[in-house]
Amino acid sequence: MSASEAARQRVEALRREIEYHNFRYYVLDQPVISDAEYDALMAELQALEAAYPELVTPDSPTQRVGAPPAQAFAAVRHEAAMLSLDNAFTEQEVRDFDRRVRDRLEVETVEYTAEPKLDGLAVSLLYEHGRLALGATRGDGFVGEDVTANVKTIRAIPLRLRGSDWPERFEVRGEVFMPLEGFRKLNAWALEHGEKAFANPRNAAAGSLRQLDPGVTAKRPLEFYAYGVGFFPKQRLPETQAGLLACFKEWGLPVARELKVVSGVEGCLEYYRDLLARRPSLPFEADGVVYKVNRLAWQERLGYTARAPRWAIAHKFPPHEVTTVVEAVEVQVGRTGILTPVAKLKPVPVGGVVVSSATLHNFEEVKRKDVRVGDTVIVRRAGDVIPEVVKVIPEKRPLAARPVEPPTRCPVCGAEAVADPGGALIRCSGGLYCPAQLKAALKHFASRRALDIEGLGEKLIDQLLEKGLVKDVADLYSLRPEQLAELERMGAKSAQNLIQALEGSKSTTLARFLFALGIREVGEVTAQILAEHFGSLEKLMAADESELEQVPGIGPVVAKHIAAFFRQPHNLNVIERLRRAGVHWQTPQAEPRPLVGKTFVFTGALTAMTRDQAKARVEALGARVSESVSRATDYLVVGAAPGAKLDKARRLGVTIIDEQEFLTLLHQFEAPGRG
DNA sequence: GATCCTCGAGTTCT
DNA sequence: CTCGAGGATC
Repeated sequence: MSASEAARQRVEALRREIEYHNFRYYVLDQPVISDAEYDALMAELQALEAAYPELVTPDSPTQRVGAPPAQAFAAVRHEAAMLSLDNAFTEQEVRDFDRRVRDRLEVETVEYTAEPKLDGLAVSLLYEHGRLALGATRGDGFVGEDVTANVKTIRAIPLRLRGSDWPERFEVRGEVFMPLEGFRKLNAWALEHGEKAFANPRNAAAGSLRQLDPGVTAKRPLEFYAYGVGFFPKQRLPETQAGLLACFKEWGLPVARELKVVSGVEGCLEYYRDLLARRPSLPFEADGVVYKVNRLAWQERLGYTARAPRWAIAHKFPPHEVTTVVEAVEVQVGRTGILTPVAKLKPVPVGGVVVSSATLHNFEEVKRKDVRVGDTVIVRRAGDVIPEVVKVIPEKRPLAARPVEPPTRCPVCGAEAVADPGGALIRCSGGLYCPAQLKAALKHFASRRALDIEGLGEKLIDQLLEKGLVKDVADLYSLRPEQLAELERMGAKSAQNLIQALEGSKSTTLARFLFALGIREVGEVTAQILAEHFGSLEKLMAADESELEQVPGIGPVVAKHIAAFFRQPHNLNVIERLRRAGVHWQTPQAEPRPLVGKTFVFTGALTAMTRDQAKARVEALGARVSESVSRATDYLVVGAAPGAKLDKARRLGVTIIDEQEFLTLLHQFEAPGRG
């Protein structure tokens, strides 16, 4: 046997092995080797092909990234039109669909396949003699674009099929999509490299597949699943849709893992509810469920309307992104006087809750997005929680829509509104004379992270201010039960509880007290630093600007705000009265602080305690807790379902510990001297 | 002077 | 979560 014959055999064996592992990974979801081992196989194949170029074939796994960039994609006419599906938005619409199917077929119950509808890009793949010959986008359903070079880079798509019982020529229809993990990583990478992030996985998948340079597509975490056929020799079709998909799997084409055969419309709806409940934990973005009549002969009898098959329907999930109308733009006044524009929206359900307002952050942002009253806008819940105006739909702008002008006066107290040095923010200059600022200051003072006065909420603060019972934070401690009894929804018991909570709040820490005062630019972290550095309120109050600037983390701006705060007679008066009312704290005593200088970051959910508790415990040992991972981070503590911080930590080589190791570490340092 | 980290502040709905 | 900007660092 010649050397090149041995090489030829080895090359073929390597290709089969790589294809087998793709099959295990993408089709069976049961990989049997590590990524590193897979990479080693690829490396060996590449080396051999480099040494024996005559052995390279177009369907070798090394040839996934091929052809130089074209100028544009060629048009491809689909042999069978790629129709879209009809949509159902309610259970009733699904029942109607089932009724139409049963009426036409004249049967009692129909079996359906049910599978998630992923938010990606529909493609058609033509296989000839078991080899991928053409990949095309859906386009308008009749003519798409030739994206063969790009789909070849997707490892989930086999370049040659397994086995041999496939038709000589047939067309697979399926969806190219980007799993959420890959999407997040791609966006994190884009942001780090100063590039624009994709708005959602769908856009990312579409943008990646439509790259002129397949080399770019190859780097994108795209996947694929098959859900149907275009051209297919009729005599070779199995009896059912599920049977067809089973064949696909055998041939090495991935199908949806969640695919299920269900009985009747009730089976469909049960499947839908189950998947909807699991939606937040799915590894991909699903926009609904697709039901198809399982029996292919019945599909044929049902046929097509002009637009869509009669034997399938897409049952949509409530959308995360939705359009609505801006009815007004209100201006809110924050604790520090910052004027924040808030869009009042025509109430609309977004991802399960009804949203009626969304922050616009600041007036620069309003200008940038050009949001006007009367505009139709796209709204989504950022991080699936906080509503956000994504953008205006300019085509739907009514002629009467008027631009939003930044206010020149505070809408609450009428004081002059002045631009912050940075320019983006506008502030009310009324200070604590502005009722809105005073109210926010009281709320802040009572908040959990400040003096933690339980039961003193917004409604109560409103009443206290209205009745003139409270004019500043110190007045809170002069409240008497009989005064409280006059208020609405305030019985003897509630009044007693509030007095109790006020009493309890008097025992605090210097850091909390400083934070509660609401000094500009002094948040929780800075308050902690000041408390540690100065040790007592007296020393801090005696410090001048230059002394303050010596403290790490305090610069000229913050120093100025602190010094100015303690020069205000009003503030000195409030502090004096608070202390006389009995607000006090322990002088922090020197405890063993074994973790001084260490920085911790948490990601994911902990089980044994909340993140706040974990934070308090490591801080008690002298460590610092930060929100984001950087080179300065010493430990990343990883809980369940970690976020992007984990990737960053890996990249930076930060020590990563799990919850168990974290607990061990705590015990190790906490145990001695404390029992 | 530019760049990278952090921090502060404000935010929705149940 | 998001934006803006203060502080540290080179």
